[in-house]
Amino acid sequence: MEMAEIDEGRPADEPKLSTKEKILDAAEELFAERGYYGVSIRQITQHAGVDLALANYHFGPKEELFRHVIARRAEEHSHRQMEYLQNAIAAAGDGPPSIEALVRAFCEPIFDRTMRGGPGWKHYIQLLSHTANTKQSHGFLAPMNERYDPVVEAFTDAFKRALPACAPHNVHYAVYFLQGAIVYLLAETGAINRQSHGLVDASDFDAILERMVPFFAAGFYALAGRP
Amino acid sequence: MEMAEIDEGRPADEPKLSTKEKILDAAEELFAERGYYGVSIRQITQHAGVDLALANYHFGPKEELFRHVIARRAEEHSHRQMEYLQNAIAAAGDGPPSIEALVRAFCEPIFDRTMRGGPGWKHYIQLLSHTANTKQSHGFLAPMNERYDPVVEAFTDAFKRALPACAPHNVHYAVYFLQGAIVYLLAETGAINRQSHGLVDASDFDAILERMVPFFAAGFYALAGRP
DNA sequence: GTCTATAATGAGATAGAC
DNA sequence: GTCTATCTCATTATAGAC
Repeated sequence: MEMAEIDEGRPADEPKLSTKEKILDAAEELFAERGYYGVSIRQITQHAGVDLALANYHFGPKEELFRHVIARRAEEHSHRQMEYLQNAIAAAGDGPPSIEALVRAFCEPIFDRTMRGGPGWKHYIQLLSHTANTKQSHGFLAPMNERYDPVVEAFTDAFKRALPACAPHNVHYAVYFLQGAIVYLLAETGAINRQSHGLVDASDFDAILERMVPFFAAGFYALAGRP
Repeated sequence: MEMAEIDEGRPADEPKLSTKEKILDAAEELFAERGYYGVSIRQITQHAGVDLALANYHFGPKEELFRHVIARRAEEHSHRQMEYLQNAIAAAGDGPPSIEALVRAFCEPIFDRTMRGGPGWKHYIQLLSHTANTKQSHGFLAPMNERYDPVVEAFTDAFKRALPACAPHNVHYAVYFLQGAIVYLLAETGAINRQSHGLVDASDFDAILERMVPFFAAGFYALAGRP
């Protein structure tokens, strides 16, 4: 909840992190890498360099710690996604938005944070990918996934306006495919590096984006001409 | 390893499963749903209706049980994927294969098994999706993911022959996007059901496939015209 | 091959001193 | 806010009776 707290005017380049931040950073990294059940509180506090008991003291039980990890960045992230969407819409003036611009606006804030947001954001995005690909059989994951539904729905609405001739359900299919590709790309498993023998680098999201925009835009156009 | 074993001529419709099969079935289902670390041996044996000690007796430690779950179906599945690929190539005669046929051949054996292969196959495919989206920070996942590299590479080669004007690395990007969508679709998280307010059903892979073929074929064509 | 019983370890959580 | 020590419980794994 309260993140910066007192923070008595120390400069931003000072590496002194509060205990809460150290725990959140470590939890974020390890949850992203091995999943919720693959990490213990002991591993988190050890990786953070703090005492075991402090995790429970500051954040309560493990599920609550997980929720705090998500809550720390969720609002800022979804807010920026909406900004990119508004910019893509505004760039088209009074006309319908450009499909290419919408595809780019959907991917770019995520890719940008992964590549240039620092390690914390990179881990957070990977954690998003991990949970987005997980069935919510355990309830505490549900609010996290549902948090991004409004963003997806706003993009879907914009796609519908950009393709008025396209049947609405086909727009949903197309957005579904786009979401899927993004979720998989963000996992950065490295499979594509092996399969392409180095021709494609899973961590070079700039190069990936330049292929995604024409690729998925063409897909949208192809579905627009179908009943 | 030895799956059918003695199997003294009892009919195929008999529901009597061996203890090993009961354990493998339960492990397959629970691993697919909650991941490797999210499931205990106790839950698996309880779900299978057998004694706790039998899991270790038949399969050794937990990681070995996981490997057996994968090994049971991996060869048959990758073999069928290759068959679909060969059929798509053969259908084109002496000419280059059709992009649409290749996209279909890439998706169809997976979707078919998920929808019509019975619950065991459905769980296995979901487990594949889960591990395909997981970084191999724990070594025992690596052989599982690498097992499907030859299949992906064979499809990629066919796509390259179908699009001789396309730069090879762009074919790899396109296959990467296609893989990603498939992995996400197979997870069946239900997010698309919420987001589309019921217009799209995540479990209806027949309807999904009919949109995927034109969508991704158009993407391939779009990338073919780029340097 | 199966089951009971138990060992050995690691887990999440907390009380209480500082 | 921090750390030591501990409680309680669940986990994997196995020994030994049947």
